[in-house]
Amino acid sequence: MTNWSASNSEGAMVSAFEKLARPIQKWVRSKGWRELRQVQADAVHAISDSEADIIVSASTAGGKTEAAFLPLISKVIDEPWDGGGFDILYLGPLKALITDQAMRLEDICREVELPVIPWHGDISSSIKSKAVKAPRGILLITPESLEALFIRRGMQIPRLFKNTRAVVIDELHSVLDSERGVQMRSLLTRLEISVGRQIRRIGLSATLGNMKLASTYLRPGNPEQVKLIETEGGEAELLLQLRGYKTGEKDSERQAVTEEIAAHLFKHLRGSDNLVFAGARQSVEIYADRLRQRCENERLPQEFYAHHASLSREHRDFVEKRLKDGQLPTTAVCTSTLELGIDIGDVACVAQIGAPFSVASLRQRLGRSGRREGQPAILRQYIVEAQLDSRSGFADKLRLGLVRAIAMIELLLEGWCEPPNKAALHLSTLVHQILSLIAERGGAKANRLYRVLCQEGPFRLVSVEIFQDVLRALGDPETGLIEQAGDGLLLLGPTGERLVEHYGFYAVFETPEEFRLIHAGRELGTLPVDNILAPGMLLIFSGRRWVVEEVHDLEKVILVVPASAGTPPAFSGGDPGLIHDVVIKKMFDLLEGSYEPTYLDQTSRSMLAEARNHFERLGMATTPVVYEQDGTYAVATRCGTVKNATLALALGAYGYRVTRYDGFLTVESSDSQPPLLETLNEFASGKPVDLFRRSPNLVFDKFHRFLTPELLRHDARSKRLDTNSLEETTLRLIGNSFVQT
DNA sequence: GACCTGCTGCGGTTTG
Repeated sequence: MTNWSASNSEGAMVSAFEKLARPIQKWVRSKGWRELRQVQADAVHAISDSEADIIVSASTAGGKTEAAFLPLISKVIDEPWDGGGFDILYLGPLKALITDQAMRLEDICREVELPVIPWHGDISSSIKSKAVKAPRGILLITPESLEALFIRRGMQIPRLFKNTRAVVIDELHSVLDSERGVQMRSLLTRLEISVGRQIRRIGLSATLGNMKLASTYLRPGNPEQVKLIETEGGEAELLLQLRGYKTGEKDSERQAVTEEIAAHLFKHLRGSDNLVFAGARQSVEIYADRLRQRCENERLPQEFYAHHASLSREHRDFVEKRLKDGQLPTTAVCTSTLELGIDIGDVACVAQIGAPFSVASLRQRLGRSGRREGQPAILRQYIVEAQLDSRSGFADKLRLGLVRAIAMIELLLEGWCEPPNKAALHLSTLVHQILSLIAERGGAKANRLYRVLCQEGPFRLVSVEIFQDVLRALGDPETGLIEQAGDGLLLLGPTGERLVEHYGFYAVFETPEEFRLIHAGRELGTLPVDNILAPGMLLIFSGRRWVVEEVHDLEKVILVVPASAGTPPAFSGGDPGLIHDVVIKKMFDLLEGSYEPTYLDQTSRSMLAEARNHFERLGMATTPVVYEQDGTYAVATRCGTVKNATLALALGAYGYRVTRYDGFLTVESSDSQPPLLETLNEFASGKPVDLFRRSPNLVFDKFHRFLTPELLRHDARSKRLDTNSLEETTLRLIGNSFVQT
């Protein structure tokens, strides 16, 4: 038999294995495991010996699920409680993940007769009503379905969860700072208030950038008490290459470069499983088309497939299955759809086309490769930059795409990644939770709403004044979301009723209306309605070429048949990404330094040299504001997106025309504006600026349309802008000497 | 200057 030694570094006398319930020990043995992994053993001790909140942080396929559930299920078996209710609650961000995890848990629970209940939109209502009638076992649910439980069966929440011992939050890193994460934390607070006690929280996550902040997200009131369990080291060897390409402005020149990159991918990826992250859905379609064409031309079996959110579930399942099976070589050209979530097995290589938006996501993507013992992780980064001529723009000359890609890789190698931003108000989601909380109880007093959501829940930055303004906006007869009864009880108004009753209410994020694309009765996927399509038009979609046959406007359906040519459609633009200050700082280190990464190819190395030359010629290392030509200045702000946008908006309020780049602005001024340096000097002296003077668009999130302009400005200031940074940024730009003039 | 994620109850029909 195996040697099950005590694996706790503190020298626990009892081994982790011995702390597991008998049937669970039997299950572990039946798996043929030689020993528990370090995270698993640590988690067994932590969960068995205390009631502490815990974060288990380990790479994909590191055994986190077992680390949390083996001891939790053991507790349910060894210390049974009477009275019914779900024993363990699991929250997962994806339906596919819930299905996957339910299968793994069912395997563990088979011998112990503990029900495992997956619960999301695709689960039949009969299974759900059965589970509600006799609740026990492990409930695996999405945040949206839990939201629906609160709204539809609010009164039953205490009965369902009175005996729940723990809530396991999977993929914690993916919900840290998002609207969806705030919703989840609000629901967990409401759950605890509903059952009248704290429920232990266990977060599972890939490596997090900042464990302290993650603890604050897991248990806001008491982050110091959160136990952290991390894997040390064990990182696979990393093989890296960055290839640079130059293109002219003509379509033919761009296509030639696309062809070159496709040829390189084809040569190196064919015959194995790989992921190509192409950045945007349109670009996914283009590269999938080029790669498939190569297979056809060489009469080889097809192994390149497109994968993004607009493609049909059926097609996506097919691609995922092919990757997971490992039988036939498969390369998925994808967006972030394949960045996290379900296990698709190990891939040989990860390719990234264009600079990524965050180090965190680059790290997550790379984690898909090199997971097998002794296998290196491989990253192939492709960057396309412009051919320079006399008319070349600022960003082209500084090669900002290339420099950002290098900065991201360097930070990845240093082990850094973006921490979550914790300062936002999240007013859109606050509106959602106010309506949901009123619906849960059929009515609520204002002070209770404030206590539950803002004092005990996640909206702690919302002051009483702002909260009252939000209630007033919702109660405005024009809006009609809520109304006040004689005794001060807040109820849903007619509009509020309708909104909450519709199933589209449960999610806190918005999705645009789309056409369904159909060929021979089968749905290929969906396209945003802003594409203008008419019969006869050619299209590339799902990596293949089509011609439009019929457009049914009312049903939002487009019928297509195969064609021999096509162009990729436009997909709606999303939110611009927020590049972190640290990434920009790294970009400037690269521009000012002479370090040459060994992973650059010849073209990218010469382009980095061009960027450094131009930066030096501009003199921006010492003079952050330089005159370019025709009334245009270049400004090296050295700031990430938020601070850069703040300065851009401030200058815009004074009438300057401003263009934003990573770490830079260009500013056009005419005679009607004061000299730029004078304006910067005013900002630096702390003179208040009305950032919203030119009424920029502030409606970004699902429930923003119910808020007043003033509340929208508060929300924007808390997340997209940093008003306090203006003085500091501009002081750095003009230098101390200038202040005295 | 981008991507991703989610969804109830009820009425109708079919089947055992």
